[in-house]
Amino acid sequence: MKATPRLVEQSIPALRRLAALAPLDRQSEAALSDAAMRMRSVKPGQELIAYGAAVQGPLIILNGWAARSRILADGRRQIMSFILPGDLVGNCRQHCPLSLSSIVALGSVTLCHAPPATPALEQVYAVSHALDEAYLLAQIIRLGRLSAEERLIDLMLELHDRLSLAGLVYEDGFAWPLTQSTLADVLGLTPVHVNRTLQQLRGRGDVTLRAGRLQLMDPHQLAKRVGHTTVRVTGSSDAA
Amino acid sequence: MKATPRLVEQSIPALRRLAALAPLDRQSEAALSDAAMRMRSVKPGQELIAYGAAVQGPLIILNGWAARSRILADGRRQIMSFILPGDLVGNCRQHCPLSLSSIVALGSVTLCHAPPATPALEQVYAVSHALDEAYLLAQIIRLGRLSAEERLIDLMLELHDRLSLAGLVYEDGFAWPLTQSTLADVLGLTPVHVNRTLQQLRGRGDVTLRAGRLQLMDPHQLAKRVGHTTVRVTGSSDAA
DNA sequence: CGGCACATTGAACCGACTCAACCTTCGTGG
DNA sequence: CCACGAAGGTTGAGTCGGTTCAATGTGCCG
Repeated sequence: MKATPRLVEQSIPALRRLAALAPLDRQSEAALSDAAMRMRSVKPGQELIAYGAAVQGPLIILNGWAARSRILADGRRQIMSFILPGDLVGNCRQHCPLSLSSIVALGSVTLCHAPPATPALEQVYAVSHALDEAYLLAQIIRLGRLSAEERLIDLMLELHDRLSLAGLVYEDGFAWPLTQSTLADVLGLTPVHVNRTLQQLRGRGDVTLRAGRLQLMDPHQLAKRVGHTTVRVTGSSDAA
Repeated sequence: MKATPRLVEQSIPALRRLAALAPLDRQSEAALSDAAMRMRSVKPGQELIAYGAAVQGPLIILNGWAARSRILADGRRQIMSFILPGDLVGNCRQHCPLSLSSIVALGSVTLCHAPPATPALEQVYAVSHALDEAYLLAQIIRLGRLSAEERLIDLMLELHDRLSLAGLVYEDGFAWPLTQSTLADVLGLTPVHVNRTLQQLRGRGDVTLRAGRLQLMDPHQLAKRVGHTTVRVTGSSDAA
């Protein structure tokens, strides 16, 4: 897939993901690791971007998870998508003046400004953006047509796939910093029902969830069960 | 809003919408009406773009409605969004090789290729794309956190707002080519329940639905009831 | 040790679904 | 001009997935 893996890409998950989206020349790579040097930290629960706020420029998440969400007048909350290491936020085609949703850190998050686009980075940003859109579509399917159990499995599989890009999956298991209540807000369910659904999956041996780590027992079989299709990034982007 | 409305924009709803997204110079306008000349027709139910098909280039819908949808293995269908006159399809930042969803004509649809981007058109395409994304987010909220009645009202208001841009709304009423079953597929409900919900709205005098035309009795009051916020396009794009 | 955030459990309830029938409209062909 | 069929709309009764409310448990951190 990549002819000459370099040190930075190996060691920093976020950069590893970006490098996986499109081949990077040395210059772009340098720009990225340079940007990563000037990183900023954000505490759990803090907003990276407020709803309706002006968007500065694209940011790269280096570490930690964030959620893109909107809160209704009566307090109901819906998370549209998760933002993982190596993901970009505020990655609009042109100056997208106002944020359509608030981005909140789910744990400690470190991030940096995305360096100005070189031709290679332009490609990376475009692919990343295309993937974002694919994930939004997948989210719509989940909420519109899947049952609670299917939603949960499908989401787990998506996270598995996405974290793989950054090299954050080991033996089909990965960090799981999600609260059941957070999970409820993505899946359009109540925390109570997420709890029960989760128990079913564990009870049936589909997954193991312990010590902040999720382990999928048989991703391939689960994918078949819920009709999940992995979003491809080969050459460029593609469908879920 | 627009200093010098010209004939084409006045007469063709699709062009009217595009002109409303960003100011058009004479050259871009000419390119658009020229492209509109070479239009193509598509019959009801036919696919404009098949799922997974290669995307040629951006298209402009001149007339009629289409739906961007995905069908699951077991036949369940979810419509992610409607595509209305003046909307673009396949409007990716770069070559987005494969379609993430199939686009199917809901009635007779006429469309044309989007002309190569002039600076002004570049702006139009970008704003249109930003709006598309805003509508996807709105759709996620609907499916994730709104009740059946709220979903229906919110969708009606969105369509009202979007069709307004093209000048297709008259006295808060507009064409309504949607089948209850189609409606069910957008809203993540069953046709039966859409029927009952629709009856509630009519019975309560919130809307009138007759002869393929929907009339909102008090959009402002309805918007307040479901917490609907109109997506703004002032200057550029913005949030719902 | 106390408190807080998160997870778990039970029981009652309800919004939306299922299944199945029937009705209306409309276009088409005999 | 009517008979027919197809597509969409309407209705009722029973069921179920997911919610609600409220209590209890558990682990962690100061």
